[in-house]
Amino acid sequence: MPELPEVETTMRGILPHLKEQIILKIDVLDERLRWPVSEEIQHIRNSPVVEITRRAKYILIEVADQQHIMIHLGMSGSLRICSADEPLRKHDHLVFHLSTGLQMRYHDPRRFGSVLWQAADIHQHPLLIKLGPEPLNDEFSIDYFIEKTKPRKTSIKQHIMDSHIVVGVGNIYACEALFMAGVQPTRMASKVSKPRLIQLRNAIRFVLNRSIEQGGTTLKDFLNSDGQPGYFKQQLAVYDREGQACAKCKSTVKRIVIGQRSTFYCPKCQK
DNA sequence: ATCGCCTCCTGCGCGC
DNA sequence: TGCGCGCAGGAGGCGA
Repeated sequence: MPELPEVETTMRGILPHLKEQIILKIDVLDERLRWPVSEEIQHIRNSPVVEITRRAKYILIEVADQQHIMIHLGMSGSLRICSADEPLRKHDHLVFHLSTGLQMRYHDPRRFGSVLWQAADIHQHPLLIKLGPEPLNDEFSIDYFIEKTKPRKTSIKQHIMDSHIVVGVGNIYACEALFMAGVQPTRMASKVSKPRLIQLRNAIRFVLNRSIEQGGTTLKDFLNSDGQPGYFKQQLAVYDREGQACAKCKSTVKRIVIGQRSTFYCPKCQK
């Protein structure tokens, strides 16, 4: 389940294989992703890759003439660099043929992800234009976070997972950041005290940074672009630890549902 | 404007 | 051992 650190890790993994190389051709083996893969994607055939960046959980591949490919990994997507003679796997939906002779394969069993083509002005794309700041940028400042949180009546957990407020905080990292900041996930956003909000904003950055440093989590089947797992899972303090002892106070980690999502927290440490 | 619910899809783990 | 069921989850979209 790619969250922001997995997407960042994937982006860094494919970067050296793609940058300044030419995408010779693209095989679309199954166009049925979240949005159907458009024929327009063939516009980038024989184009050199200029740059690869990330916005929220979208990987943005810029090719010649400011064209872009936007890739979202959804729930179960991954990108893998491999040699051309490696057999295709079930759920390999797109194959990008590179001028190095290697291939980049988009694999996504649940097909919640997307591969989109955009001519220019990538940041004007409807999927990107309304997004809040990147959590690791200065724009996600303490003052910004406090201002945005003040009027919100939703739970603090749903608030920090709202991409209009800040992007890239998925279910796992929301749980972990709330635990680290000592904030109960069900608490109404507007009622979280200023010092707690400051701690929470810093905790979001801390857990994301730490996970990126370690190459993403390895829940379920995440593998980075070299096929190696990440090493974050052993550091999860509350996520998927229902019934286990809290690492801080030894009381029992609870599981509840907020907005259809499993939510794990320590009732004693998080108020 | 804001909030909360529904939806897409497949693999996995559970109970029997 | 096999079957069937329910759950998991990112995030857009929509109705209230």
